[in-house]
Amino acid sequence: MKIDPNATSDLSAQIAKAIRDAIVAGQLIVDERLPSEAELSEQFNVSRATVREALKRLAAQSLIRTQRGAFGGAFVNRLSFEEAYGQQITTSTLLISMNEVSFETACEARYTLERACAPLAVDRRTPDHLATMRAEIVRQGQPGLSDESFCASDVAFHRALVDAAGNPVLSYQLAGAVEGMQPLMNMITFTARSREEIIRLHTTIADAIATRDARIAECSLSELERYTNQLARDVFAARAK
Amino acid sequence: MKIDPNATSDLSAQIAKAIRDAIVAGQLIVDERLPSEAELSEQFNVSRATVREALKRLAAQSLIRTQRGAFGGAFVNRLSFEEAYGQQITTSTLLISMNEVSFETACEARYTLERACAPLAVDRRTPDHLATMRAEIVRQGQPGLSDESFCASDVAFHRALVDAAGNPVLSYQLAGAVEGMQPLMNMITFTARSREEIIRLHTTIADAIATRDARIAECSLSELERYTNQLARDVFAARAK
DNA sequence: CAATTTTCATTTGTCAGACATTTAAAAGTC
DNA sequence: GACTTTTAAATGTCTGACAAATGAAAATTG
Repeated sequence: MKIDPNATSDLSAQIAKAIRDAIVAGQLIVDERLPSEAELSEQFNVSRATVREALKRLAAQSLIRTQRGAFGGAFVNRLSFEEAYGQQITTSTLLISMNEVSFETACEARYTLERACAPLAVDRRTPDHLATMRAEIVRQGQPGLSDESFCASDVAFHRALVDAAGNPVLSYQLAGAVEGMQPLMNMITFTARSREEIIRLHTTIADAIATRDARIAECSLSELERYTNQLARDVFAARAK
Repeated sequence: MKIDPNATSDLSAQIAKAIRDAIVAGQLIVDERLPSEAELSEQFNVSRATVREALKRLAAQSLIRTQRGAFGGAFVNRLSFEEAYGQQITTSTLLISMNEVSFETACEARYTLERACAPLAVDRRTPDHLATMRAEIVRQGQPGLSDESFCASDVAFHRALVDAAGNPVLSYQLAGAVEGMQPLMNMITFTARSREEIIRLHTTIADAIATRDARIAECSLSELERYTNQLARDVFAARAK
């Protein structure tokens, strides 16, 4: 593990890169202990503070975890799906909000990906997935539910749909698309009338997944996309006045 | 911006979280300058070293960038699609390699998502996208091409297909699915015979995108998925002997 | 001898202070 | 007015210190 003597960036960034590359290349394997901070600072010929900054960078990406005490240290972390979800969602959310991605573009990405899950979900859904979907539909019908809670339940419903596809890699990829849209969705005020329509479509989707009818599921998702877009257009038009 | 006095985690992690939350919530907007390290260390009542560790965590996620000199400091970074791609690919690659995701599962996720792009790509592809795809097909036919280069070209081909869908959010989500599989793909030895078949399918796909035939594009992608899986099974079977 | 407690070395977490380096504004010079 | 020099402010890095956690080894106790 060597750092580039010609590099222009910070030492801590270079050291982080060197270690990260070693992890990605498989030279450092899961649960392997890195040298102690003191040893690393000798190896790289920098101070302990600089090594620590590098390690914190890696910790921020969940590439390592640290433990205090004798026989503690920094260990290569097994990146769990859970941790990856979290990072994926944060990144997606910021990407969408900072780059002025239009509601339509984000919505298209989301529903395109969700439709892709439908055929798999129809094949593999378990009673658990169906139960979650039904439960969220019921929640969405509760009177007095705030717009935020309605949106959160919407996310949970779609999350169940995606998980029903039974492919964790797919679930991970979609976490960003679905949850990253939440700030945009939260801008919409859901009237009783529009909630009713969304619940109707959710029910159609859940029924289609239950009866293993991929075509209907995909069509309903498309309809939901159109309807969501319409709601957004209305909101933005009203706001522009 | 306050840190939780009851929290158990490191101070630097808590401070990073506080700032991250402020960014995600929109309290700190793009290009806004954070207080200097000295000011932050006063605000949070910690040493400058601790503040720096927190800032390095945020820098690792591309949430901030720092600049030296008077009127320098830490600024909220506009998370570009480029940066997000990179993180997404690193995370996906590690997620797949560390969690013993089967070739089949990763492959399924990848082709499911790619098929979803096909209808959009058919509508929106530009001559540029088609040209890139054709160029990569030509490259793949070059004799003497190493397996690694063949894989890289394969990724570039599929990347062009995804980009042809004309939705940057979709491109971002798929970057992980396509490129994260590369280590797995690199385990396959591509014989002249199998390259021929892959090139044939790539040509069919490119033709379908050119003639705006989504059905053929999707079917060819499915065929490519089956074929790739078959190749992988053969490799693993041969290795098991 | 077995169980418990204490000690101890190691390692990360945090702090304080110093100096180097970079940078752009401000002041000075021609 | 154009150029150079100075200067103040900020990050980057280093050093040395102490606190806190932690598990192994040693000491103690029943």
